[in-house]
Parts: sequence; C-alpha cells; structure tokens
Amino acid sequence: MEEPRKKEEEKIIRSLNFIEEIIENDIRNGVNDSRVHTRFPPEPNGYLHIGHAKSICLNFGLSKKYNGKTNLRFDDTNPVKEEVEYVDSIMEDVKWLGFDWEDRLFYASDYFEQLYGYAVILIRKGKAFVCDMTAEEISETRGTPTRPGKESPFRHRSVEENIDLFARMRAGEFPDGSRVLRAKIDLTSPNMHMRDPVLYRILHTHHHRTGNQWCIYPMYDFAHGQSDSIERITHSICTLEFEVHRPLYDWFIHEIGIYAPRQIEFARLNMTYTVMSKRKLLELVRDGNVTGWDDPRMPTICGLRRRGYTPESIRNFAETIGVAKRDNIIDVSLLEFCIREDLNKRANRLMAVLDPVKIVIDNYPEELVEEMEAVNNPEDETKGKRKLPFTKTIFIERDDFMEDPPNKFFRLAPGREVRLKAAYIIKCEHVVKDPKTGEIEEIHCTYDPLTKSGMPESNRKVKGTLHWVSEKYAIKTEVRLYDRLFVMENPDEAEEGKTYLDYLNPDSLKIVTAMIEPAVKNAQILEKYQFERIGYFSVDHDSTAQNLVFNRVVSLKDSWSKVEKVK
RNA sequence: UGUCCGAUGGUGUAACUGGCAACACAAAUGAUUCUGGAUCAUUAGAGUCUAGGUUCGACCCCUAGUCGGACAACCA
Repeated sequence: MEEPRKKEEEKIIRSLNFIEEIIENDIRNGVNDSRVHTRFPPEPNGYLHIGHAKSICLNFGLSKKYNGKTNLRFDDTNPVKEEVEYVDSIMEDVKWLGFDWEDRLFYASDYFEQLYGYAVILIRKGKAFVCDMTAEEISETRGTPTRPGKESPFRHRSVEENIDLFARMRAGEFPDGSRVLRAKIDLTSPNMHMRDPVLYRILHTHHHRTGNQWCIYPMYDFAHGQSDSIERITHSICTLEFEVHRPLYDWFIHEIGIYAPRQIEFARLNMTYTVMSKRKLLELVRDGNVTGWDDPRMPTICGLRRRGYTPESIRNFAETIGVAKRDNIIDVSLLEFCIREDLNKRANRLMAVLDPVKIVIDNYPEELVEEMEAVNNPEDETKGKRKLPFTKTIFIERDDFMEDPPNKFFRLAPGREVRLKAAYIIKCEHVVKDPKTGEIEEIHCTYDPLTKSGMPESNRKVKGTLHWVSEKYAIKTEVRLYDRLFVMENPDEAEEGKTYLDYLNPDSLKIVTAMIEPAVKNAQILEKYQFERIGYFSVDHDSTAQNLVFNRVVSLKDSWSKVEKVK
C-alpha cells in the first residue's frame, strides 16, 4: 500500500522548472562540456529587493544544484547613476542571503578595453558607424513599433573615417552628446532594438572604478551579452523584458565571433501590497515616506533583514514561488507564512504585553514573588526553560478582558476563569473603573493556589490561557508595529488621477510601549522572539541596553479576529 | 497596423513530454493544545482563455481568434 505514495513523493521532488529542464537537457547533450555557469548581474544604482532575491536564489541555486559556478558581476556601464555605496550594499545582501561568489567578483567595467576592441571589429566589418545626430534626432528617426525608421545621414561613412572618429571620441575630443557609435543593422526591423542601436555614448563622467580613464561608455546592450560571453557563462538567466533584446545580443556575438551563452528569460516577481520598481522605492525613500532603504516596511533585502526576516525564510520563499514565464503577483501572505514557519521553530518565546491593563490578585500575598518556570520553545526542547517572576499585581492585554463578552470569547470576563500561562488559574471578581471616562483601571481577581503550572490540580480545564507580566519586574520597551506599506493589493494599478503614493497605508507603523518579562534584557540586535500569542519580533539596531526596541516581523496567525469579523 | 512572450482552483507552481489535473499558500471543518499559535486529520474549490482540428485519447500538437504583458533612453 505504501508503494504508490512513495512514487508520488518522488515525482514531486523531481519535478523541474522550465530552466532546470533546459539545463538538464544541455547537460545530457554535452553542451558546453555539460558545464553550468550562471551569474547574478546587478547594476549598482540601487538597493536589492525581494525580486532580486528571487533571481539570486535562482542563479546560485542552479549552480549549486548542478555543481557549477555563479559569478557576481556588476553591470556598471553608466557612471552617472552608479555608486560604490550600492556595490557594497549589494555584496552584503548577497552574502547575507547565504551565497558565495568565491573569487568571481567581476565588473562590466573590467571589460571596457575588450568591449572597445569588439566595437572596432564591428566598425572594420562595416557593421558600426559614428553618428553625429542628436539624441532627439535619433529618437525621431527610429520610427515606431509599427512604422520603420529612417537611415542616419552618417550611416555610410567610410570605415577609415569611423575608426578615426571613434578613436577621437575615446580621446576626449568631442563633448557629451555630440556623437555616438551605432550598430548598422536594420531600420525596418519590427524589433526596435535592431534599428541601428547606440553602442557607445560620450560621457565625461568619473566612474566609480575606472575613474577618468574613459569618457565613452558602452551601452548596457553592448556590454551585457559580451560580458557573459567573456565569463563563459553557459546560461544567462534574466527577466522577461530582455527577451526582445536577445536577437541583438545574438547579433553582436555572431558578428564579433565570440562564445555564445544561452539566454533564458523568466517572469520577475511581483508582490501584493508593495511596489518593486527601483524608481518607486527610491521615491519612497527620497520623499520620506519611509525612513530609508532599510526601513522595515520596504521590500528591500536590507529592509526585510531589519524587519526580522531570516535568509532561510527568504530562500524558502524563493523556492516556493517557483519560476515561470507568465506574469505573476504573489500574495505577501506567502512571504509571511515562510517567516512564521521558520521563526516558529527557532524563536524563543517571551511574554510581552503591548497594551497593558492591571490585574490585582486579591488573595495573593502582598510581598510574595514566585519564580515561575516557562518553556522557551515548545517546538524545540533543547531551548530549555526560563524563570519569570509572579506577583500580586500583573499586566495582561487590554483586549484579553471583556466586561460583556460574547460566548465565543475564551478570555477573561467577570466571573470567568482563565489560565495565566506558566502560572495560576485566576477568576475575575470585579473591575475598578475611572468614574469619569469609564475606562477600566484595575481588574480584581482571585487565584487558585492549587493550580500552579505543573501541579496536579492545574490540569483543570479552562477556556483560555493568557500571557501576563509582573508589574514590578516588567521592562518597558519600545515596540514598532509594522504593517503593509500600501492599502491596495496592487499599488501599480492606481486609478485615474492617482498614483501609488495615494495608497500608502497610514497605519503601516504604530509605536507602542510594551511591558515585557525581565528575560528580555539579554536581547541582542537582530535576535528574534515570539511574543507569546502576539507575533514574532526582532531587535532593531536602534536598540540599546537602556532602551530596547523591537520590530514586529509578523503577527501570529489570528483565527480569533476572523471569528470577530464574521459577526 | 507591427514583433516577441504568455494564458491551469482565490494566489503561485506541477502534471512522468499525448494517458484523463496535483502540490504549497489562502479558505472551511474536526481533533488536540497551558499560545484562538503550532501540530494532525478531513473538506471544498479549476476540467486547463475561446472556437475548430489531429488522435483511441489533448493542459500538452496544429489553425484561427480573445485577453494580458514587453518593446519606440545617448537607462539597466
């Protein structure tokens, strides 16, 4: 009877995504001597986000799976936008995600000389020319997707003149924008990228690596494919929008006569309740809608890290969403599931009360302090136990008490009994309210001394278990309750007259002062805890020994709020 | 009036490459629980964009269409 099930399981494990299928096919056919070599090629002009994480996991994952290699290469062909700050953050993020490019850190700028040589080859073959038109003129004569373009009047310059002009461009004889080098392909091509694309432009700009060595820079299209070729990349994996560029890359490779990698395109990641474009993320930072690239509400890797996400959870997320070519928008709740799943197993529990209300246990001795024993992680016995002090006056969560509860409410209410986690069963006797506001100031209870955790009597059934913290021993800490940055599933689809910024969630951050059990004082930056019955929290780097700061990573799954909603 | 790509439960990804749609999340129900968490069990939900065709048999192949996306930076 076990046979069919086993078979089923194997099948699931073996099911390949379309890229793996291509690779396995290539390996089988001995393509590139069955070598697998990928690369992650970011432009250092911004911070990496969860979409890049998908690509990183894909590229490094593939080489790991097939015993290959993955390079990290910065496509730094536009010095006006690129900065070392970004290079550093990208390397940090890739490392943090758990990947290693070993000694294969490259830059497209490493290849500038070689690329220049390739351009000269094209010129000599009569396949490239120097064009003196302005950017506007070039754009106007390019035509539209449905209308062919017009030839440049400079298209038929002699090879000698082109060689000379291109050399003088390099030598710095011409001002920015005065001339470009263009490929000579086909102005009537239905593929816009084939209409004599620009190969080199003049930019008298300092480059973060080559300094002032160059004043002409290759366009991305002229650098990317050849860089992959130079690095002997076997499978150049990129996102869908470069599909249209592929014929151009193939043309370059063929005309120059160099090794041809195989480009495979996949659909980029989109996620609900967030934006993913670098431009929009930059705007959020610049306009102060978030505190920075690493604001815990940002979908950036550094933002997720600060929020409290673990590399494992992100890798697992990337694995779970899969790879395909169709457009997709992944529900953030899947990301949230991944971090809960991870933290449930790893995070120690703590009692923290975010919105405290005082409980006085009338029959508990005034000065008595009992050391209660609590399990650190019920999912992992090796995490051990800790002590926490119990006293006559404690705090519980304000919404764990209702004066007039519905019968589905399992928590504290007048005349009802409830268990205090790792302590006693208490019964609510009466409440004390502020005569003016009507707000509850104290809830008076009695405890049953025979029901201390672990005692035989403690097995008595009560409907609910509450977390609590001793008034006397609690530590005040700052807790930042983060929520989704946008209120709309897809902020990119703003209605007429609105932009994504009109859908910012005004409640994406609430700061509260919480009372937490004393064990919290050992918390280290980035350490994760589960606040019992509330959610997962991570220590922010703003935290100090005197003033602890926690970020809410994600709340616990809450089926009670669903019950409430149904009403 | 173009070229390229795509279309499978609410979301995402599969389907031994032509053998009668599965997995994860989300949802529901129950059990269990000193977290309304976790865990376990169970259930519901698509007949694969449409119309034809090939075939004993089509998510898979062919044809035509529909819808969605990408492409007109001296950006990447």
